[in-house]
Amino acid sequence: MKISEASEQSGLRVKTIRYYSDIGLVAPSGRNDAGYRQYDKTSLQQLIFIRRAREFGFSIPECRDLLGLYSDKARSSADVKKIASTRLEDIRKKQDELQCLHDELFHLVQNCRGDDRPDCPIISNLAEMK
Amino acid sequence: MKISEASEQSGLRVKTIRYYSDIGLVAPSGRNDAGYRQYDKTSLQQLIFIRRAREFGFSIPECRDLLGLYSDKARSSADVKKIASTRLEDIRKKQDELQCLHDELFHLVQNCRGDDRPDCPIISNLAEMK
DNA sequence: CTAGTCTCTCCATTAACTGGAAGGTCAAGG
DNA sequence: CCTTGACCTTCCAGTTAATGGAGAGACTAG
Repeated sequence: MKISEASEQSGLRVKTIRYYSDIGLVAPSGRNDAGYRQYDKTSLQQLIFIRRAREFGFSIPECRDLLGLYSDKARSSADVKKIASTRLEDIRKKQDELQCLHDELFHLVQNCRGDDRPDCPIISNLAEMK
Repeated sequence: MKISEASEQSGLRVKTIRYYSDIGLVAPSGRNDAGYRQYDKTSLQQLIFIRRAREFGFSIPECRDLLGLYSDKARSSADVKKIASTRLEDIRKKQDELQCLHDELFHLVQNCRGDDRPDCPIISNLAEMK
């Protein structure tokens, strides 16, 4: 199939697929006479795999690793679990940070009258040294 | 004060302060004879303000807006509240996404034996079309 | 006077694409 | 046969918010 169909099937944009091809992440299965990229079942699977992994927040280098593991029939599940667990930790940390942020900002918004007067705890707070 | 002291006082790196100066976000109060950037109390306050706002996840354009509101003695607290509320909504959305991600990935990690065998639900799941 | 630490500007690089220009290819319609 | 439009190609530039480094000027201590 051509790139536009691979795009539809994978849920990735044409530009993105070309980009992945450029950086050597997912190579097309071949090229036709006109030089058009061709994608077969395997390369399409890889594209889908990458899209999903990216949605999970795995970086491109991590995706590269995972794709290697994905293709490697001899790898242990422990190898994969290790990468995924690290990513899970990242998510938990990010969640905590976001929660702090949310609480603090929510507090500020709550305490701001939001009227015509200039007094505003949000501004005052941001200006504080912390 | 010179840029390195402004850096210490504000918690921003020297490079970052120069960058803010370049993009016209926070201009130094002046330059000395040697062309060194000088920061006074007001410009330092602005740097601190920006650092805090950035930590809250406000983008540079948003920081620019907020800084305008910060300096504008005539602005209403409603203007500020509006920007902050939008940001709060962004945070909530991000939290939800992160929660979904966490649950899904946690489930996968839980179900992976993490042993020497190649069978791995994480890999299988990533390879699935969704 | 010199060594070391600032500081300056300018340029390149980062992540992961995205947009656009200029040009080649292909199928359908007139 | 020709044209129109939808694809496809490569290459170059831009995005965000800095960061790193080169090369050169300024300042301070010994």
